[in-house]
Amino acid sequence: MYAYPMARPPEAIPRAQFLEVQDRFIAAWGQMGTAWGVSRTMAEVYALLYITGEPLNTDDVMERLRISRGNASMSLRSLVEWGLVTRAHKRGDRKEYFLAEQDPWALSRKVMRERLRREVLPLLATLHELRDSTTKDRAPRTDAAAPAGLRLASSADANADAAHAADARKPVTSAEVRQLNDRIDTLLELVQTIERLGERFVGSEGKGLKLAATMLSKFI
Amino acid sequence: MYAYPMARPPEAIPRAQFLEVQDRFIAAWGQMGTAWGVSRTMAEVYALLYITGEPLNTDDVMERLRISRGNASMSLRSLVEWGLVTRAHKRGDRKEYFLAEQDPWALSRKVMRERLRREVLPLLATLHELRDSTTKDRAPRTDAAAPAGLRLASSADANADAAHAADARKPVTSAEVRQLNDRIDTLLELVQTIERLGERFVGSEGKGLKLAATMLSKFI
DNA sequence: CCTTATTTTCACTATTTATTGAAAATCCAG
DNA sequence: CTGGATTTTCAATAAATAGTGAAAATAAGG
Repeated sequence: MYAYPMARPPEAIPRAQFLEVQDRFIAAWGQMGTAWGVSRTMAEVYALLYITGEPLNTDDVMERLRISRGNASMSLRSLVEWGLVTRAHKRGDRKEYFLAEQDPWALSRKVMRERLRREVLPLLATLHELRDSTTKDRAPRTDAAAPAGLRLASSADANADAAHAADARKPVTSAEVRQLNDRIDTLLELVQTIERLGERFVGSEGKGLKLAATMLSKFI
Repeated sequence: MYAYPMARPPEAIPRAQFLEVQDRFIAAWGQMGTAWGVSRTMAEVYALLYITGEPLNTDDVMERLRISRGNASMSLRSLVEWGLVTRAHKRGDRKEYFLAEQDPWALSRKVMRERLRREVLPLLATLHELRDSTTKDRAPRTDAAAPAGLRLASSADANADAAHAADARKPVTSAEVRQLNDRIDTLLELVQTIERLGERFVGSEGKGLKLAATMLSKFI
């Protein structure tokens, strides 16, 4: 398979040490769970299934991770929903077994897909809605592309007191409305770009991220 | 600045409506806070400063967001630490004012930088350590590149009972150790790629993400 | 069917994380 | 210095989140 280029080849080690390495791996991966938007336990269950490489059943997971049946059941279900783990069966055994996605790029794509769906799309919807809400007829929903350049904060230091006192009650001017919309547009465009990038990555069946990394290393 | 292509131009609106749009924007951005690894409140404070565009002081933030002084102080400090907000002063005013980074690409880069530092680098360190821990002399820290292809779970269905019962106590074989290391290497490579990509983006002073999106749209 | 193995659900509890508010520290003008 | 304005800290508390375990539901074998 893969031979370590300069280190001594691996040798038989005590089982306790083997399990301890697995445990530390599981803990490390679990810590990163929040980074991909799942609970620590869910990440740990994934890590266990991944590092084991074999299908495990609920009891295996409970026992190894010292978590309750309910927790194990919930975590496994979520992982299946995310597409990070698949169900498997063994004949002559009524239990359900679970197997982790082993390809890291497939893993990335699945995580990306869920996060886009759960976090980015709702945000985009809200921003679009807000963007339109100060313009009474339907505004162009189709990629209103504002120039995304950095807009300096127009040193408002001087007129501060004046502004603060004066415009407390009277209606906001159309200039202020425009500025609000511009700011929303600016972030909208950012989120849209992220979304498009993500979709593309999710849609690519190959090693999209890896390719991206390679390419970027040449151009940026 | 930016004229809406087909919608009616913005007009003066009641202040209440204006503030409500701001509030909804703040709420939406706050919800997404966890996605960039900060607390909801921290994200809301940023959103307020961003959408306002003017420097605000702690009392302004407290009042508008209805949060305590302590919370406002902490959130602002964190935002300054992340580089997402800068301190400002007005002459004749002893209070400190805060101004949000307005360029969305600079924003992205700063968020990326912090997340790399806080989440990815520690994980990389741990994975490296684990990777080496079953090989007694120092193993090649330099980009041990395992073939990242998906490794099928070698249908372990058959020998399940045997394995489970048999190897309970005896030492693990070197083949098992190698497999463990391979799995760790595989994820290590994934995380390394992400890290390199992130670093590149952070380092690019220009609109790195935007460029990336454009390029990827051509190649993937 | 009925029995038993297995999984799921969910009210409750534990744990973690966020927020408050008041005291302490700091800062600055006079 | 001193006194008031401002900011920071942090122990206490609140809120949110995660985890448990036993009961209910489901599935499979006889």
